[in-house]
Amino acid sequence: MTESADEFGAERKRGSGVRLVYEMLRDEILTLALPPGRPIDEVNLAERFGMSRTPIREALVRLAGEGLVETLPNRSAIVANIDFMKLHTFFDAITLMYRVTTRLAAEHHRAEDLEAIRAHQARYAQAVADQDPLAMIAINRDFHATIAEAGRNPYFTALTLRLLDEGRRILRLYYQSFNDRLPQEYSDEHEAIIAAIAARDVALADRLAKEHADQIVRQIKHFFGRDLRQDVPL
Amino acid sequence: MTESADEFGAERKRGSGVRLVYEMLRDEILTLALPPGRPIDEVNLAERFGMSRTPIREALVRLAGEGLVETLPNRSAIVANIDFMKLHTFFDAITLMYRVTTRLAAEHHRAEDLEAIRAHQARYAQAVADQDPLAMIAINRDFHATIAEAGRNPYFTALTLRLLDEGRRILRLYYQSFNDRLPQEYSDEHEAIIAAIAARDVALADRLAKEHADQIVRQIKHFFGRDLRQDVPL
DNA sequence: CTGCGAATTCTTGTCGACAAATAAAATGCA
DNA sequence: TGCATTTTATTTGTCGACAAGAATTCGCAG
Repeated sequence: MTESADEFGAERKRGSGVRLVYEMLRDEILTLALPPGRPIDEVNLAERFGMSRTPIREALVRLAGEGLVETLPNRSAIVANIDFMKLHTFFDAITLMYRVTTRLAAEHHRAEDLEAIRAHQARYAQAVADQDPLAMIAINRDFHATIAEAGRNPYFTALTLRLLDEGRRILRLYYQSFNDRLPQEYSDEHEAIIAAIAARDVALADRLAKEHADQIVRQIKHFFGRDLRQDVPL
Repeated sequence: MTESADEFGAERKRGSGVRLVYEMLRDEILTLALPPGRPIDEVNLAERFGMSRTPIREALVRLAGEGLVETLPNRSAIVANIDFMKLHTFFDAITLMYRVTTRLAAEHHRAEDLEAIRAHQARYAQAVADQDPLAMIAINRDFHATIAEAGRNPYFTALTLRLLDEGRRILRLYYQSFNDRLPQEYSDEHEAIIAAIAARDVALADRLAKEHADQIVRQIKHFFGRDLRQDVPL
């Protein structure tokens, strides 16, 4: 093991430790750097981040609240598993939230929201051109997250963000297998959605969002439908 | 102040402390025993529950994750405020979730789900007969929570539960003013919803759920619309 | 060699204490 | 008396340590 006890600066500001651990763990979970089911050792993390177990523990509690880690009493916490049996509930939920948030964005967006959305789409198109699946996954999440926030309903936004994060893990599995397919289609659909929002065409935004979601769900279903028969994932 | 340092049994099982504090604080927040904006002192709670600050802190972090308390860095945590300016987003969200979860319940419920739902409704009718608003609020929450669980989509269930909890606080304000009005109507609507679920009539379940939500929203809007002009709530 | 039980190791849950940051009080000055 | 500044006090964030519970290892008998 490498001697990396002091991976981060010696002195941090008071209160910044938890956020650091939280964000880093969260990112490692969502990128599958920490695979589902992997045990999370507190003292291990404490040494790695050069701090006590207390802030690590707080970060884990927050992650558990978002469903990204599962805690068993008196036993090690583990990275939340992806329940493939309940994947259809995820598809239902994200389809509905895509529709609702895009509708609301068409209704309530302001000029600066559109700017932010277009900026994400530009980065997305670039990632497609670069054939960079990891960047596409992350930017796709930001794209829809910004649309959700433009809808200005914190309850819908919160659920959408949670679903988008969960989706990052699922998409990641998808692209690990089909890492050559590059969905130019998605980029075009994004452009159409932006146009509908800008035109404040609620009905069109709804329809495009549903088609966009259906498109993604169809591809993932096709992928898993083929693979699940061969070997059962963890 | 009463000498109640040992409010609970001397020895508790390892790991049960956080749940105790979490559930008790949560209940006090939702019943407005702890009013919105009230500061939450950690050492105070530690003395009251006869334990260290560590488990209290963990409970507070969990409650903050659910949006029931707000934490400011290096400052006391406070009971989450009710943002009356954004009440319409709450109405939109709960209306949609009522519809979605009731639809799904009509599709996916099992025999035991209906039993549980009917049991809640019986208790609700009893609370109406007893003119017990507090019981009505709590049972109404359980009624819709059970329907949501019968829909078997954990994402929708989670958001619905969060909205129902937030709704408890809002309804509580409502009944504190109109504590004589007893909504027999709601009880009838509940019966109709149960019938639609039992008949697996998805379209009817959707329509009834929407009407039920609209009914509640209309009454609360009427209540707040009148009062907000007179005195601005905290 | 194998299955069962006891001892050990390892990890978590909780505690008390200390330091940083903020709030409150006291002091000085105009 | 009013305001700015210093001092005190209160409250949170973090730490190291200890004990309870679970996992593992070890020993022993069959």
